[in-house]
Amino acid sequence: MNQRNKSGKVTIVDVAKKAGVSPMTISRVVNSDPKVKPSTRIKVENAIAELNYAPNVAARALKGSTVRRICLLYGNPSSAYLGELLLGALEAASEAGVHLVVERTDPAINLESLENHFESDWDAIIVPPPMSDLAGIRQLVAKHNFPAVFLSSATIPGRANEIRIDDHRAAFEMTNALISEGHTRIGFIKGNPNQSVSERRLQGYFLALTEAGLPIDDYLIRDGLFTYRSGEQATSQLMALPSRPTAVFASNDDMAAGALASAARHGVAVPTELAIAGFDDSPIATTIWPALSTVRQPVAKMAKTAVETVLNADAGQPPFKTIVMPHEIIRRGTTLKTESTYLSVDRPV
Amino acid sequence: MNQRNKSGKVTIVDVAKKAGVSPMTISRVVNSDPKVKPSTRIKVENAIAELNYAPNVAARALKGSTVRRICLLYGNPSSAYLGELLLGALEAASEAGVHLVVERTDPAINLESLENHFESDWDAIIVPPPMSDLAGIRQLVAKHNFPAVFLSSATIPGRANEIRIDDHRAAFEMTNALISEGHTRIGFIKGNPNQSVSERRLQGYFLALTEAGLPIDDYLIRDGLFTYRSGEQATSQLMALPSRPTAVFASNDDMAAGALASAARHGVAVPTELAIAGFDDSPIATTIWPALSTVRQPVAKMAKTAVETVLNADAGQPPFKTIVMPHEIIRRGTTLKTESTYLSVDRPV
DNA sequence: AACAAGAATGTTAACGTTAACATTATTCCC
DNA sequence: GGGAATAATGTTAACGTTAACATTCTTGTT
Repeated sequence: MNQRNKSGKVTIVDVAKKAGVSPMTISRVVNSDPKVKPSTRIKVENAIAELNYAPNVAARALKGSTVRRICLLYGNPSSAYLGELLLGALEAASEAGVHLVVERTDPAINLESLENHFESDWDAIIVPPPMSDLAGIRQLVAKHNFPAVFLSSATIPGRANEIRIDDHRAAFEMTNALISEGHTRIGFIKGNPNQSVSERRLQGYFLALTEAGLPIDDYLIRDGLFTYRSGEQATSQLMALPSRPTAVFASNDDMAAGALASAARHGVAVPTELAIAGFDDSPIATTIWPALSTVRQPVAKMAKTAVETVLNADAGQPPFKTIVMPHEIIRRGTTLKTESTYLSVDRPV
Repeated sequence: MNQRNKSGKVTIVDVAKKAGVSPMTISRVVNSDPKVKPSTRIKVENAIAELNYAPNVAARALKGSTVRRICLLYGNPSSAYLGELLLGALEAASEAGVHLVVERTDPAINLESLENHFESDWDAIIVPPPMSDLAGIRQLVAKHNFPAVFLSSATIPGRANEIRIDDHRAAFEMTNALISEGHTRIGFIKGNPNQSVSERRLQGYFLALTEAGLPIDDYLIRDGLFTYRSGEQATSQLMALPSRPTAVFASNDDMAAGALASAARHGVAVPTELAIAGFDDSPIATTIWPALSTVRQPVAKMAKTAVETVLNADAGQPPFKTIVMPHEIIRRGTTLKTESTYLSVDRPV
């Protein structure tokens, strides 16, 4: 009547019988213990394949019974970031047989309630931006020696586990890409000053300009808050300039989308009269048209790595890890592509 | 050295000792078995509170060993939908001590590979749009009597478990909201014809027009594909009309955002010269400026309900359930608000 | 007061896996 | 070729929970 139980119930014992060995040997093969005779390993692997055996995560988790619940803090249910974040975290959690608990907070966070969870409900915590830049959380974590990983936060080397991309280099590369397409007047829209990545991205822009021997023009650098509206307003100011820039690099995609809207309002054609670049490759980047050239962070992979890191027995103790993951410059419709520059940009110096 | 183990390791046995009863009694209290003497229940509850005991999901799952892995199909990692979907599903899965497995597919789906998973890897499946409108998946599910829930798909009453909102009524109400603000020429941008909600939303628009005694003008109804670009193009056509509409109702938010872009390009002010309404309340609705008036689906709650439904022992057998969840008309900047209409729209007839 | 009937609680065993220890097979060397 | 050393496999018990059955405690009845 219900065939799924029958098939789902293949256990390590079934495989052991089939292969003519003990359950323990199966366990060893599954966990790639080196001291299994090759011939035995093959026998077992065949049996596993034939029966379509998959280890029972619950039983594994029960046996190990160390870390069980990992908390992922999030700020906004409709955040562009959230889907990918959850996807990656979920994959790692599932593989490890650990439960993922998601907890909503906002920057006006109630630290006390978090502290209570530390004591009882969670065994580790993952903190994505913008919360990862909040001093309060970092102190709390340090005070409890609580296993934690911070995503894309300020670099305090060795003070906590961190996973991020090299924002400085990414901004440098994207600016370079614009320069190598012939732009010399490139506007920049800064991010919210309360997030540390904002400064890092700005510095990358500076470096590229300097290396290319281009002037740094204060008029071309505008404040932003990572919001669409702030990007739109900043771009309007740029469009009103006597000699306006031929390209705008916004510190995130929402602002870049705002820049595109502003360009439309001013009757400026994109990308021919104005090139636009963003940062993050969030959903809006591929929703709008033309699609945004942007910097892609491997968000899912970062989340996955975060879970794996935090699962480590002594994630709460020094030495802490800082993991820098590879980013990718993505060139779409808001930027001109020319064959000659294409290669040099994909693999910058 | 590591205080989390200490606190995390409170087991049912510890509680039993503390309360002076057997572990079984604790289990009964935790699972609200009615045959526990009230006085005992209180004793146990106190002990639980004092020790901060929380049941070990792994052990539970291991013991129960019925449904263990629920698959959530998804189409696009950067989908606006995904974050909320995962959030809701995760909550329900966590409560039930069940593992959530997410599997990427696209409409050009490989049905055979799915079928293999049925046999072994999953115990139930949740299918959100756009996959939920694919005939192939429905047949596959039916053939295996596989426990499944389809989200926002075509209504085939009683043929499968369905969870959706009343798209027809929601579109009706949103159109009504526009009408009660004084609009009489309301453009409509249709959704992709391969998704059944497109037709339902169009019909709701028709009904509102008809009930209000307004003419249905073919010129005001334009094809769309649920993409930003198609919304932008459709709106451009509407803007080029000799007597253009004063409002546009797009079948989803991406197209409404495209409509906004088109309005900007044509120098049409929003919302004063043109009101715009969308559907879904996806992230883009609150990213752009002015923010979109739209119809909110309780996506997280729908996903949660889906997990709970599919967990039901005989979810794979008839009778199948169809659950209609409440939607919400959300009025933001792309639509004019006037005190007089506000109330009548929040609670339409 | 004695006892049946039911309510409340306790005992046992099992879910699937693996760490730790125990046993058996193989290899190597003088 | 005998025995030590090492490699390969097996056995046992335990992780925390609960279903099924067993036992004890209440209650109401005659």
